[in-house]
Amino acid sequence: MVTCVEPKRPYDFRQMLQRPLSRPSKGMVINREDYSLTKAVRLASKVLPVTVSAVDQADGAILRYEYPDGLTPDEQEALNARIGHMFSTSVDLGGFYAVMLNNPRWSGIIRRFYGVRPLHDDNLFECLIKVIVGQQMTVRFAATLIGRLMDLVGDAVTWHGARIPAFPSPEQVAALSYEQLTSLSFSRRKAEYVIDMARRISEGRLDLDALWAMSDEMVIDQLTLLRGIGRWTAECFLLFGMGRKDVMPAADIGVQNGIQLLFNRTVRPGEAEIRELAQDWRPWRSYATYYLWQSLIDFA
DNA sequence: GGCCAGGCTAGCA
DNA sequence: TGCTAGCATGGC
Repeated sequence: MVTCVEPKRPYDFRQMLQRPLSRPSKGMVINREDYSLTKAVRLASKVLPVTVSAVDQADGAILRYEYPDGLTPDEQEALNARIGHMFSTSVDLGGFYAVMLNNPRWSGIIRRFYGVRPLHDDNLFECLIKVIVGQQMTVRFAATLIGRLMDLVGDAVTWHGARIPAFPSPEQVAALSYEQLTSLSFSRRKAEYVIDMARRISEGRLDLDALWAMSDEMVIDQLTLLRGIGRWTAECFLLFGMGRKDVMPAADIGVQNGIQLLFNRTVRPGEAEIRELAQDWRPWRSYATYYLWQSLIDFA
């Protein structure tokens, strides 16, 4: 089956793929020939391969996604919503650009990444685990660890003759032992964070979907009560998982490097100063963050 | 070999 | 409340 949607303009799918291209990961297959992205999406209990690409039309890009036949109407609707969320199709960037172009420092970066939107994770569990694994690690090594986790557990689907691995479910991760992860070069502590979190979720002691109804600050308050989640992790979860628009992980080393570069500073700015600066970027701080990260790809 | 990486916890004043 | 050592590993 094929479905096409027309994202809000401007929409630059090709540039949006630059981040995943610069840090290849096991769960996301990108074809450099036609700039398509294939991923196994968890839909309720199903694992569904989906290939997404952009068709360039004279009046703007059309997002096209292909998936297996036989979905129920409910599943179809859920998939449409999921794709819209993952690829930020309905966000109106006009507000963001209006705010940022008040600051001449941003005009170059905005022009350069015009039409770029965040790519969000398929589901909240996947996002949370990825962010935890990514704490205090190079992005590349974090992707290696996630890949090893997916080799160890997780379903895979066959799609057009290729094997597409899926990120494991909470139950699958919950069934692991700490030793299984430390043998993959997870630190002992991180193995505990990841498995304990999965157990908390699979046993019903943590309901990630309940977070959808909460404000950003409430989500941060709730999640940082849990061992292994600090403010940075909660903020990245809001940004990459929930798609919240006004989050600034000011303690992030990448954000700090990006601002140092953009503002031409000799010293890397600290968290407090960045939170102060970012007041001007409300209510689009997530997008400012994302563009800062995007600007660092060349230096990776 | 040293330093850094899209930090967090526990322990201490 | 605020500060810091220790964690653990790969990559440059």
